[in-house]
Amino acid sequence: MVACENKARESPMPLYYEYCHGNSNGEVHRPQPIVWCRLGPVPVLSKFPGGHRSVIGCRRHSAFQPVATKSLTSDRTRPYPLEWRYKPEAEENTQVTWCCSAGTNYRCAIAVTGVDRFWDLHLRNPGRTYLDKISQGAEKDQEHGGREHEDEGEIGSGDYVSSRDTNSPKCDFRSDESSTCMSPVHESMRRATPQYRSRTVKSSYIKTTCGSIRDFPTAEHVTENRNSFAQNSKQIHARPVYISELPRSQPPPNIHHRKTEYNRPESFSENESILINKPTPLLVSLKDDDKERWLRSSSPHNIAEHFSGEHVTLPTEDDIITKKGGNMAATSICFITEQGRRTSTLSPNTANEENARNSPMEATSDERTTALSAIIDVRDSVQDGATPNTTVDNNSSSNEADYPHELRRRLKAYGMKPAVIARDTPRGVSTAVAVSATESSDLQERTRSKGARGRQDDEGIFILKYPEIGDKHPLCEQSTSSMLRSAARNHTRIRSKQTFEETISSKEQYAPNEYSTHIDEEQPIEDKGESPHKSYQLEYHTKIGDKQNLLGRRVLPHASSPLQNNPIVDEDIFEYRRRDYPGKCSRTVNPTQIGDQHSLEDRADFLQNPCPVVTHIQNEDKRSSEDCNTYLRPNIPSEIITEIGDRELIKNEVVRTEPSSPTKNRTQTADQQFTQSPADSLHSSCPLKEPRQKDAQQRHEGQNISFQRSTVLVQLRDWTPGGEEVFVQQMGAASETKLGADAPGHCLFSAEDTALRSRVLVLLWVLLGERRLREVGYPAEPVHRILWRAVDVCCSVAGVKSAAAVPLNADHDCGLDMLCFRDHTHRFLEVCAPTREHWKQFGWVSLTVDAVVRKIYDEGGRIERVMLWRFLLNLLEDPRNAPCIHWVQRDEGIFRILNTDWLARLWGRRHGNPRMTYEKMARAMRTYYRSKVLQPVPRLRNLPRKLVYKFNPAVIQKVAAMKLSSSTFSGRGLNYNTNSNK
DNA sequence: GAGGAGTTTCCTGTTT
DNA sequence: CAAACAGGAAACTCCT
Repeated sequence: MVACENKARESPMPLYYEYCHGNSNGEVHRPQPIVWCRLGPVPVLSKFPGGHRSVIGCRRHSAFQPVATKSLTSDRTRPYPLEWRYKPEAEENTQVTWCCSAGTNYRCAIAVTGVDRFWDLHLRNPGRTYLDKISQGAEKDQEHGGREHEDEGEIGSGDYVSSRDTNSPKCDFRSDESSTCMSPVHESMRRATPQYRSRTVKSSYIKTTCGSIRDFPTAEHVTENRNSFAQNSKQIHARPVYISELPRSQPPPNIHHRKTEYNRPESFSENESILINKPTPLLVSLKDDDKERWLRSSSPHNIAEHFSGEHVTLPTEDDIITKKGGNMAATSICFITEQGRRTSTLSPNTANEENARNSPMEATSDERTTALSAIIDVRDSVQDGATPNTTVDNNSSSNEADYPHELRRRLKAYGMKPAVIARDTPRGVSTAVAVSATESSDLQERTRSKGARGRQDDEGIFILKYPEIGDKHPLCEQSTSSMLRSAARNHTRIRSKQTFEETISSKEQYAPNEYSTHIDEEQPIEDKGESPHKSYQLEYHTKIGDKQNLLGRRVLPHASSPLQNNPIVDEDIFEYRRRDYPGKCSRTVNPTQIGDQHSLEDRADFLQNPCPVVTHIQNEDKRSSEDCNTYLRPNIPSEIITEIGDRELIKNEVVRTEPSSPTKNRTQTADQQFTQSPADSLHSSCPLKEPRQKDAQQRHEGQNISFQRSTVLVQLRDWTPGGEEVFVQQMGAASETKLGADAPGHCLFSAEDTALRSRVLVLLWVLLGERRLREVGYPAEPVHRILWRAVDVCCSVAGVKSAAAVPLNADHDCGLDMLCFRDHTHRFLEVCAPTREHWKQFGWVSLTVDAVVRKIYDEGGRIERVMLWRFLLNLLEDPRNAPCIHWVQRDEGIFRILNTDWLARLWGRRHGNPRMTYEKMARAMRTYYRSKVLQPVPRLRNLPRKLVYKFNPAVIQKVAAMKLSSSTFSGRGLNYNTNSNK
């Protein structure tokens, strides 16, 4: 042991490592002493003030696994460790000793041998020492003006509380000589690895047990009540137990994700259950207050997150439950699954103080309405009209006869009547169905008072109550029944100016077998000879394909396309928006609105599938691609496809024959053989996941060799229909206009930016075609403008919201903002959905959109890395980002984040990291507390506690001063700590 | 290549 | 109940 300790002092990690994995000779020197481990948290008896609630917890790497997390408030006599079970991987001969004693509070220790992960068990036992230190700390606090406990001798994070001098009855772990209640091995490891010490000792137990340190009983209180404590004390000495003697149970599957073990209920019957196997949007309609929350948090509203692939019983109204926890109240739907009763919460993050105070708990009417809508959605989305115990009601009243079959059934089941809501937006009429009981009654009241059947509110929303057959909605001259159908199918979706029938008929010309115009007929889905699940799947895929189809046709002109005569750049759209919606332009494409969720889902799906091809429209795409090739490149031989295929073959061959050669060399070898293909030469280098050093080297080479403006122009010329003559003519026109601003001589853009813009222009040219490109402004407009218009129009046509980093509006201009430019490129590739052939032609097979954009930009120009706090400041300074992040009190540096997903995505794109999440970004932000770049937010009225941060005003002032002096300020090394103020 | 700064990733635990 | 928050630890990236 001494040798081990000496070795440990020489190098911090080997002992720890060898203990786990053995040394380099494969020898494992594992001492096998009785190791006193810490197990925690420790329950505290409820006789302490406040009736403290304790939770048994254990790190999941430990050998032990709690049966359940439970409160011990009312269970004062049970030595809780007896309820612990052991993970299957724990060795059979593991010896366990329980030793529990109760004094002023329970103490528990556990001795384990043969379990190598024992350090994950820890016991925080405050005992007397803690109480003493509390009082000492209080005295010191008074001396130091209430400073936080940070140093040794005070209780604080990272501190360790000894139980040696506790005055409790016999406690076996006192026999350990170590003042820290550790075995010698533990102690040596603790000294050897500082991390180990800090990992082992945490004060979290104290907070867990008592709610807060403040609530912990004072020493005076303990002294006063010592007698009563002593009466309730008892000592428990358990004999050593072997794991093989203890009850073992198979842990539930996915233990990491399910905190609770579920038992299959006896009453559960698969015959009466439904299989949830796809995303299920829970909410039919959202109130304004809920929208933001919903968009910030998609998972709680997605039942598939919880129950994917499981059989669950259909919930009913009785399954809406409200739970109270602490000062929180949450309304949930209880599902009976194969594994037991499980709940899906609908009102996350809602501190319903009123409910929390009042007992018994009941959901508010709004929550109940939301839950009802969610249940309806679940039933509806699983399968239309084919749920168990569902009978088709053929005797419906006449004014309901035209409603979709399932919609009518579920509305009737819950005693609701629908209201058709239409909203006139610049992009067309948005329709939705409201089935909210509250909304209906409220609406009924209003309409009755006005003596009308509908109303138009201040925001232009027109709600038509209880529509009947043949009604025409006043806003769009569309039949209400048709709108009901479309809204019921899509829940809440934006429709274009086309009527629903027109949309369907236009789609049918491309995929006649995949769309049905007869959903309003009173035919159960089963009559079509398809299983309910299959029919849903078809519909579901059709929705995705819908977007792909629409976009594909729009951007890829097709001879028989009805959209051929409908230019994708509809100036009317812009004019209409500017004229009728001044100041509201951004709202129509605000990513925080409903509908963006769908595009986000699509995007996620898109990103997960490197080659964005939807199988069932593959043939259509191929045909269009061929047409596009003919249209775009009449002079380019068709062998290009073969070349690429050969190139891929050769690449693969090289990989097979030269497994040891560096990837870079392989790539270059293959690429160098086929540089004649414009698409290939354009994007031939830079494998996706090379080390950054290699990337940097390639970038360096690329700047010298490949991406001179002349080279790109030659490529563009080669791709220009009509050949060089037409190209020269076009570029001449362009150089006389704003495109000329890209030329190096004008010094507006750097050479790298210029090359990048040209590269993106080529991309646009190939994917849109010349005619479309002209319609979006080529050659008169600068590239960033063309790109923006292309994105905007594609979003508009598809009826999706823009998820671009910068909100699109009529006045938007990327200008010199290369990040904005990059983001639009990203969005363009997402929305315009190039075909598989395009993907092949560019050599992007197996690349995601993120990778493609990175590829384009890394080769063309680099974006300066920026630090997170600077990035946030930049966003804050631009009022266009207000829907995402904005100042609350600029002078104080207080700002608020509104859309975490969006912000994280922005940050991720800024650093080229598509895996960025808000959680990670927030972690990086929290590191700024240490350097005092961010400060704790003062608790103010009307200021939310979450998603509100505060910059150090000194940072803002420094940045402002730097701007005034026009000097550069990278921000590196910034530290506003009082100890190291730079 | 070493080392520092900053960030990312993963984790456990607490608060809202 | 889940999102947000807090922070330890270590890996990673970029830069000097």
